[in-house]
Amino acid sequence: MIRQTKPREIIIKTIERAEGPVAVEEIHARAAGELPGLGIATVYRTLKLLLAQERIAVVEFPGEPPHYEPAGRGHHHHFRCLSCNRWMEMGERGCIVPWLDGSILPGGYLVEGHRISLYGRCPNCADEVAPPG
Amino acid sequence: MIRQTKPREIIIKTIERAEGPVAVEEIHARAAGELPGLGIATVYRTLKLLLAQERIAVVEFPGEPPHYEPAGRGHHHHFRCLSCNRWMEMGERGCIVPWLDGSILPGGYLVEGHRISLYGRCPNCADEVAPPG
DNA sequence: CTGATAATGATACTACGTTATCTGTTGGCG
DNA sequence: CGCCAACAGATAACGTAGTATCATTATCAG
Repeated sequence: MIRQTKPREIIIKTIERAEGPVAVEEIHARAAGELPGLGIATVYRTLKLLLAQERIAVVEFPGEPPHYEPAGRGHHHHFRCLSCNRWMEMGERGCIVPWLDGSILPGGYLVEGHRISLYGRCPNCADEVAPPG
Repeated sequence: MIRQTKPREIIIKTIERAEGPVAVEEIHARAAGELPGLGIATVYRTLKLLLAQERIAVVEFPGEPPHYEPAGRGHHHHFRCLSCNRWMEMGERGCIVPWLDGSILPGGYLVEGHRISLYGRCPNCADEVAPPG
């Protein structure tokens, strides 16, 4: 029987509230802010449980440890702010190339899926450099 | 003084001949085909050297170990064949979104760079399923 | 050809992300 | 409430990619 506990509650809330996919260490740090003493093993155990329940999904980025985001958010891409170093989710509307999957590229490459990662400045950090107006 | 040796010669040729970025184990396996007994440490050492000389570049893919490709090939993207499981280079002409960098996305995200990975069937493997004609 | 030494292969070691183990705690049914 | 399996935190152990070490081999200037 699976119990509802405070650590679990806080860990899943942390992932749901996040601006995008978060790594284990980040989840631990943020959740520990609400529950001091939270152990890293509990974070790993809870992630495993939530994955098995398909409440969260893994997202891998080049050269980085696995990140986690809530499951069921449909097709979307990610944006990494080079100032605050956070991954953010770009909504389904944000897909740059909705026509891509299913097309055949010059040379005969049949595209069945794609992953796009954008790098730049998020609205917050861009404002700091060049304020609007 | 840096010497020219058979292992080094074979390792760099392996990378240059490859159809796309290759991982350490793959480099080792292919090079050992030409030079039996080649040690994995030599592959790591040589990669380090070639990187320092900027003759090769690292390419990271989500959830995979680092891959290596010859340096100086300009802006391009990669295609992973889901049949033969190889990463292939899509030439500069193959960039799906040449206008992307520098643009500002809805919401105020300033794009400074992008990484696109395509997944599907390469011409060879697609032919096996659905021959032309 | 020869010697100095860079490079090699084998392998022990390190670093680090993740998992298993242990002991004390706690949620929730009876 | 009281029990007890599920769960928690602490930490040792693990797997693996990459590095350091070392005795041996090979390159190449003289």
